[in-house]
Amino acid sequence: MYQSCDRMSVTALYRPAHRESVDLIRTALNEKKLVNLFGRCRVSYDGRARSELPAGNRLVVCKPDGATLVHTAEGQEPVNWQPPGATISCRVADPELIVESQRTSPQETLLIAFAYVEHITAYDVEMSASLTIEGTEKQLKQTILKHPEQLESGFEPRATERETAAGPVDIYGRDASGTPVAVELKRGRVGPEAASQLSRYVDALDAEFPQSDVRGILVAPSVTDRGANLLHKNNLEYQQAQPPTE
Amino acid sequence: MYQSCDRMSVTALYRPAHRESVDLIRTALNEKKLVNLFGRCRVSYDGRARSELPAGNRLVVCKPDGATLVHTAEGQEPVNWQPPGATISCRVADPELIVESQRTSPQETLLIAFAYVEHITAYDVEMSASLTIEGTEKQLKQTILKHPEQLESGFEPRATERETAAGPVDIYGRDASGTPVAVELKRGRVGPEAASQLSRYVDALDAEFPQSDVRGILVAPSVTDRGANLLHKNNLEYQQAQPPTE
DNA sequence: TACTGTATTTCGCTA
DNA sequence: TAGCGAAGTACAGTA
Repeated sequence: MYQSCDRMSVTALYRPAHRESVDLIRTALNEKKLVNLFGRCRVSYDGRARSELPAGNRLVVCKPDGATLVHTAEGQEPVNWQPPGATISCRVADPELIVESQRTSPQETLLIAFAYVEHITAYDVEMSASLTIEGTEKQLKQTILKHPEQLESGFEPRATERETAAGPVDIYGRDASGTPVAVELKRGRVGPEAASQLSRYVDALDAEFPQSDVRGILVAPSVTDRGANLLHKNNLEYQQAQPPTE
Repeated sequence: MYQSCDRMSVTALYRPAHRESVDLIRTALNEKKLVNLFGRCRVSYDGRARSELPAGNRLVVCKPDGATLVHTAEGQEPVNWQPPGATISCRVADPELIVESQRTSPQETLLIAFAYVEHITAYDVEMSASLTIEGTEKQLKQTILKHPEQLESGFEPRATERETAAGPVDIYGRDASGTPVAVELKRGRVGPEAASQLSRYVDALDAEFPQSDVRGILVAPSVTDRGANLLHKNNLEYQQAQPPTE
């Protein structure tokens, strides 16, 4: 009582027997295909946390890199999941079809139990993304390194990701008077967290340079009130700038 | 040159004409169904950032709440997406099928252009999740509120999410000697960020209580070296604890 | 709507 | 592998 189709890069089964689903899942993942399961399932997760999802119709996506996603009709995020690198196995445990995903470090298990599968498909999708993206913090950094005077006349970058006791500073340099400067970049509007982050770096550099007063400059398109207050309290500066999005 | 199937809650078309895809997408989303498109597409995104994804075979999921996901064979995260609340529209722009998603605040557009669709399906999936989860920060909070002596003998919680000039403190209370205490909870291992966060709250409370030295306690399963150093430097304390996962 | 903090965050990079 | 920070983070709660 099912129907099968096999095209170029599509395999589909309607209301497959569990045994058929098992075969298709194993074969497809082995061939680096993406598997799509739609049917009634319950989901148990145990690992960093623990969760239970009662039975219901959902879409389950299994990727050849080990990632698994359980999607409902709502939300961008899966209701349950397993990241890439996990090991996906499946078996029939009458009357259920079990799709289980395990990973280590951290030890996590995702168990999906289907009462029935309405539809299962295997697709031959692209592996690599080759996505180009603009408007990132990285691009903001490039811009400032290329035109440091845009930040401040006389500013001279000395290093990027400059290590300190508190972590790496986005851009480290000296101002016109030779004073050390830590520059923290953000691609979007910033709040208290970014101010604290810059403050940590400046404190660490202050310990490195006991004779000078290290400056800290936060570069972002905009700041919240609390973020601005925190900057002010810590004697940090703000410069308005944003990544190029041309 | 296509094949159609219609079961309980599954509609599927193989190599549909663009016009058929448009009809199915509109009908299915209107009926609160989830739409699955597999085929060769390119993707353009413009909004908070901007991105271009060249043509390739991918899985596109459109949800009735407006969410859209573009998945490759790798990664848990979609290569492109649009969050719930967006408006999904589709049309034929010969020779392509365009699926476009717009949202406001922020203004963002996702444009998916299919050269061809290999397979399109519509599934009737569950709307609500009804997921129960254990091991969250919220549960760690409940535990400590129920057994405050577990944190420290004589500790008396006074409020949760207690507002300060720097933001809400997870648990605010007084120790055995009546000194104000800010407690910051984390469900997992913590680093510098959590220490800074607690420090901000303690500073704000210090300003509120000029006559007392406010204490700050970070509660988490474990701390990194830098996190511990930062706590020490700011005279903050650490208590080992984790959310119950029974 | 904007702000703040959480998340089974994921992801990428580096030591 | 662990630590640290970025992300078009998404998501929830609140003012």
